Amino acid sequence: MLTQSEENYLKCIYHLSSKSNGAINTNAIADSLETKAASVTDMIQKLANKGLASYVKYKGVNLTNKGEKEALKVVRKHRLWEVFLVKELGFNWDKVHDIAEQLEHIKSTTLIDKLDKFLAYPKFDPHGDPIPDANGEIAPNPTTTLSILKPGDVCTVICAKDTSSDLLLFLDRINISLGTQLEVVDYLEFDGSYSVKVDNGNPITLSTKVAENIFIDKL
Amino acid sequence: MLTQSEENYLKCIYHLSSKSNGAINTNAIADSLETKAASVTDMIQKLANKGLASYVKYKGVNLTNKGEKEALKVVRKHRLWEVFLVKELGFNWDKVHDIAEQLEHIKSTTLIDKLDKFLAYPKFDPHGDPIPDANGEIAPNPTTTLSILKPGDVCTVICAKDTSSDLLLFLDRINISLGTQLEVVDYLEFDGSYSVKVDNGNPITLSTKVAENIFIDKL
DNA sequence: TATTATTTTTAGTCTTATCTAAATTTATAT
DNA sequence: ATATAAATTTAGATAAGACTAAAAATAATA
Repeated sequence: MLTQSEENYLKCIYHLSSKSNGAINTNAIADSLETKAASVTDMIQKLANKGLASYVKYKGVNLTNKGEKEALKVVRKHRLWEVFLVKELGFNWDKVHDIAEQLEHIKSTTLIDKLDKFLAYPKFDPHGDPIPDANGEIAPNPTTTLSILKPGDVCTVICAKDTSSDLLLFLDRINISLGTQLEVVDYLEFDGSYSVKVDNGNPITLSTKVAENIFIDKL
Repeated sequence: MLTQSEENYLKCIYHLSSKSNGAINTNAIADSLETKAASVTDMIQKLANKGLASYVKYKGVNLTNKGEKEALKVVRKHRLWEVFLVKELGFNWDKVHDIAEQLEHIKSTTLIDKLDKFLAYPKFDPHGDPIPDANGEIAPNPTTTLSILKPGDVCTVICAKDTSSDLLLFLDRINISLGTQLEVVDYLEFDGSYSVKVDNGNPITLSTKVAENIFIDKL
């Protein structure tokens, strides 16, 4: 059984690994977890002893298959809880991270699988990051944006392209969030703007730039 | 900010206090938490120093108002999560305790208040124990049982009188659980049995004894 | 290449929450 | 009332996870 701290380190190394290639160095982990390099050294040695990481002194650390599997379980839990918090409890996209950081450590495979089912097996979290399934499989990143749709097309929103932008705030204001259904009513050649019904409400206008930054699932 | 361990001690002392009067002794807490008396002494001294408990050496411990307030917050969280697990995720009554033991320590007042709202402010958990509201107020224990109803009366199920019995298993089998709607169709003088529609389905028969052990809210 | 700067690791300390064993207090029984 | 039993507390130890300061290894630079 992994401790909360071990899980946090595994998740951190997993995230850093997916951003760069090669071994992850001590300081990067320390920065990311807001801890000190000495603490990191201690922990990665522990993880290596447990067969969760491969570690070469002074060279850095990588997850083993076993370690990556555990990291993915934590990521899965984190993102499913985020979906729950946003879609079911009505939290905003930008307010759920800290709570999900806690919920991701609840121990119960049954719980998380039932939660997954309850949420109808979402593929992406409210920030647009993919949710590993029960086997650790991750859906490919979404590629389809609102801007490819034609009048009459209907879709659901997966996420925004740029997670940390004003766009999220704008979308919040016009009530567009994860899972929102959109219908393209009209496309105006003149300025490239889209007329879109949000959840079958009155049509609103979205610019090309906005449309190009909303990932969608075409229905 | 309380640690997980402090919260567990507070909750334990709260529960023991509600079962007996006078100060709670060290061994009772140790038994309940499956720890050793020496550990309990350490912790209750710590709680006393924080103003959460009043403690007299060799005499036992009681919660202060402040301590009871904190304990009630934990109890509230525990029981709300139990409702969520049973009503929303489809867990059985008897399988939720261990998971709720973990969830009760998630730190976020907003979260728990949103969860409360999401669950439509339940007054009792799946075991029939009352859920403190956001101010720590507890509803009085239910007193009305199914056996006082007349044909035509409709009610919802609050809980079973005897929590740790075969009755729960029986009720599970006939799909009666927290919040289930019942309608009394007929009462048979001959053997005191009730004919009852469960969620507007086909009528089934319940004995007097069963009817006397189901707490209900009359509608 | 030699020297300095940076990174990483080691060694030793601290805190929290445990534990065991011993000492002390309270309760029980002759 | 006094000896014995039971309960409780103290003292000291341990483990996890963090820290600081110092040592060692690697990287960068003159």
